[in-house]
Amino acid sequence: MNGFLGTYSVSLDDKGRLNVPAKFKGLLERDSPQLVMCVMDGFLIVFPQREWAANEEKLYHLNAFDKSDRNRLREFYARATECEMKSGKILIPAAQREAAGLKKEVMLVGMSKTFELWAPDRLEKTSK
Amino acid sequence: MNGFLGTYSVSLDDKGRLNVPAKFKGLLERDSPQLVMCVMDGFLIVFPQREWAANEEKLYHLNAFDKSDRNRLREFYARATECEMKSGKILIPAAQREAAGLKKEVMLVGMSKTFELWAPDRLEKTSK
DNA sequence: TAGGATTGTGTCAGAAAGTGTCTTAAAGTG
DNA sequence: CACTTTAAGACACTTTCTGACACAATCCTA
Repeated sequence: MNGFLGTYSVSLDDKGRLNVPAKFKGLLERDSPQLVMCVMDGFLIVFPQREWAANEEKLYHLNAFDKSDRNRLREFYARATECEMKSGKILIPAAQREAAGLKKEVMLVGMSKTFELWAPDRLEKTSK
Repeated sequence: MNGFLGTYSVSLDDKGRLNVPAKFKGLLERDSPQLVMCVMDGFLIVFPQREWAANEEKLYHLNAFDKSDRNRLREFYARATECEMKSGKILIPAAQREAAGLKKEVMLVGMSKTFELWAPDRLEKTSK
């Protein structure tokens, strides 16, 4: 498969889990069900583990004892959370749901190496 | 696992202990429950023992007879304290709680190799 | 140094959050 | 149109978090 492509609408269950669409499921099963979910402004990015690690490497030059470097690191790490596809589902932690304004219906947007999670109304606005 | 990621809100019990979130607990159990906690400006950094040792090495090159080097070392060591995760909890000594302005609610912020402890109001200010 | 106060530690019960699985409905396929 | 796959919802079960309590260790004072 070519990476995550397309837009899907799925609904969260009562505990805030989403059913991964079959097309994405294949990719995650083959590679790894391990994910990192990261809050961006108004939506969530989901990185497969491997992809996250690649991005993280870009931060290695920053000095954890330097105040402004540390602030940048914090911005990056504080917004992230590990999760995993279990039984074909992904639990979106309450804080993340909150940050992205997710209610019942969630839009899943493929972005090749990663995919995004949007509240339908917010996604609509970006395309205008 | 990817290291400490994400932001968690936990509450201190009446003795000033915090319950380590399950995601962090795994990491500390695998590695070691031994920690070093260090006061930075307005918040606390928690180093797993191994990570502390690695950082300490970086300070070896400083000259023990040089006045300003010595001041930097003192600053670093004087504000550190050893502690440990016991029964899944970490006791934050009164002096440290004081220094970071911690009351009931504490924000735990993952920083990959280490994590930070913040009073909620102070953390909010840094992200602005 | 005995007693009392303070601080630190282990454990447990109840509530909340997270997880596995099944049924039914809907959508896709040849 | 018959069959297969996929998504939604429901439910039971498990894990995690909180607050509370009992007890241990330490420190302080008389």
